Amino acid sequence: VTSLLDRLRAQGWRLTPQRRAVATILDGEHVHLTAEQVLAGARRVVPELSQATVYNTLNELVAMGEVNEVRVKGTASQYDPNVGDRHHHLVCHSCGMVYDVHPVGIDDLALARDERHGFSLDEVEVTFRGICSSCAERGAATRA
Amino acid sequence: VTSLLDRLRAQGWRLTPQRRAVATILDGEHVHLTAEQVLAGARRVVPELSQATVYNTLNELVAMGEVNEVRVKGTASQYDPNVGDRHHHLVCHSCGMVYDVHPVGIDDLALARDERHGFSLDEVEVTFRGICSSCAERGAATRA
DNA sequence: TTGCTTGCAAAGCATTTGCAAGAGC
DNA sequence: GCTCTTGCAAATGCTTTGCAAGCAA
Repeated sequence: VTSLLDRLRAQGWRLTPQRRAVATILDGEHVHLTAEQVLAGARRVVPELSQATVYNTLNELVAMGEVNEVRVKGTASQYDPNVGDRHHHLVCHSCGMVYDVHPVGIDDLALARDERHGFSLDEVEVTFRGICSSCAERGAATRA
Repeated sequence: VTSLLDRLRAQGWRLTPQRRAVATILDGEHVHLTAEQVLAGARRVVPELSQATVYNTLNELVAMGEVNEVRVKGTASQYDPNVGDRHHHLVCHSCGMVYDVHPVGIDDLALARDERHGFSLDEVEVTFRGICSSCAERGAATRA
């Protein structure tokens, strides 16, 4: 159960106050934050932090496989540091809220040889969609 | 095996030359087109067609459930008219190419009650990711 | 007729980029 | 010291929107 910062250090990631602030914000459990939220949070520690740096940093973390980027139609990307615990997502298509889930039967999910189109596969991602209870209560027929 | 146009007519969808052109372009099999490609194609029939109309029309078709919107990071949305045949996607994360696939074991995929977070579910979407053979050949380590 | 559709151009938004100044190691 | 990182602001690219004119039913 090493912290995100430890793992980054171990990879020889160049550490700066800005990067530390971003990594610290993300290193919670089951958090999904937008770049904007990360910026706001990290600025509490490093006020001069720029959004460009936040985007750069987030993209690096994603490329390193330390953070997942969750894209939901009509909203900004959400960043999800809960890697390691292989999980999938449940998305409300009214408000865009995302939960982490662990579907049953996922280990038996596969692609027949003749459907692989010559790909070398490396990831399967499952997304459940529906309406969350809050949106359902306020009679959400809203699509956007 | 009704055509897309027939289904739209059946729903009392107001038909215009622009909409007909868009629907016709999409009504192939296993096609995935970007808004730009739809615009280009439909303009061969209706040259004065505007991109705003294409977006409006595509969004309507998506809302009606006649077309799927496939969002791939770093690229424009792709529109997929192959609804009816419940399928899922295989995406090359180097070039963004999307194939339709029918995973094995998908019918047994489920979310335990305690992971539903009070949602009323209505969709499961599976996305396989990997590198396609063309990208692999030209030594694609490229992420973008 | 009558309200839905269209085209145009401008706006919107999230994200990226160029470049010079500023740190980490 | 050398290179990577940052901030700023402008640019980018996709998508949406406001509004007046046009058209389907």
